[in-house]
Amino acid sequence: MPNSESSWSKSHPAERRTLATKTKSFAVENYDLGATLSSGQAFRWQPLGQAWEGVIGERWVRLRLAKRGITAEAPSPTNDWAWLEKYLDTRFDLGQAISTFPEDEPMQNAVATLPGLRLLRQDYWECLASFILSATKQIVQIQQMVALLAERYGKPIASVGDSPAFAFPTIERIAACSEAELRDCKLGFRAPNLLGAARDILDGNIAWQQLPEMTSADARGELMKLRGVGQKIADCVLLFAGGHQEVFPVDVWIERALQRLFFPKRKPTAKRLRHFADTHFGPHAGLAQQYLFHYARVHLKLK
DNA sequence: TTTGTGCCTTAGCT
DNA sequence: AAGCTAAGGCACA
Repeated sequence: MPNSESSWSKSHPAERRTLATKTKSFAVENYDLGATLSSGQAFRWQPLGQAWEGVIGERWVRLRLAKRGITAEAPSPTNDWAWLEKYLDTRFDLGQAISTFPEDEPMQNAVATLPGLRLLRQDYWECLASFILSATKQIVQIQQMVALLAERYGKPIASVGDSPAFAFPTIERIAACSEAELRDCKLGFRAPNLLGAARDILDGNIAWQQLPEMTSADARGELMKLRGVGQKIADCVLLFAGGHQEVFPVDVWIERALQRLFFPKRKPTAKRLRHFADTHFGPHAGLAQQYLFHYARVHLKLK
């Protein structure tokens, strides 16, 4: 039940019977909030004590792990929490998904290492933009670029605490930027790629609006029309924004991890590895990829 | 057709 | 202090 900070909304008849609250609890088991929010899927989360603060769309929110789930705190009372439930995907049946993983040793070890790791369901544009920026950058550097973009070109939004919050800049706002302005946000050679993506989308050069209804293969093809977007970035968007569970992004780390874990003797070609990734991990291959990625970073001395 | 190489920027680490 | 490297992509050989 909602807590003591709740109040009745009287503004609209439709909301009259709904309790508007600043905090909300989601009942969910086996959700490693910290691992999920800091895993490199999303780049807008900051740990603050036991809590995590971030921005989803045009809403600031503070999250923390509770006894039987996750507690969220908003800047002002609201009765609409569907956006957060969708983003965290709290209704996702993690156990069922994990049960579809292959039973080989590397996969089972990876799951055992970080059992509550999950996939977020992000906004297409922010996800696409973030991964265009991710090229040869570490997570902290991506976070820095995203934060700069938001501060300078994002809409100010209400938050709790001393510092203001900013939404991720819209496609229109980024498209209106100059390349120099974007380079000034430390984007480097990624600046023209981000700018080009925004302008191509606005110009209708890809089927942007239809993306959510398209098959993985078709949506991937559309995204890869954008300069600076290859299969890896396209697959990240399909998985993290589109919810295409079977998509398995292959980057340099995963490539090394697959080689070490599954082909320790010989060195398969990139194409062979790609085929293995596409056929071995089943309907939730994207989730499997996340487990393997983190397992590899923690337990393998890669390089 | 497939695979390898240099280049694109920047910042933090060594 | 200069060199190296980083959840990539692309043109070109």
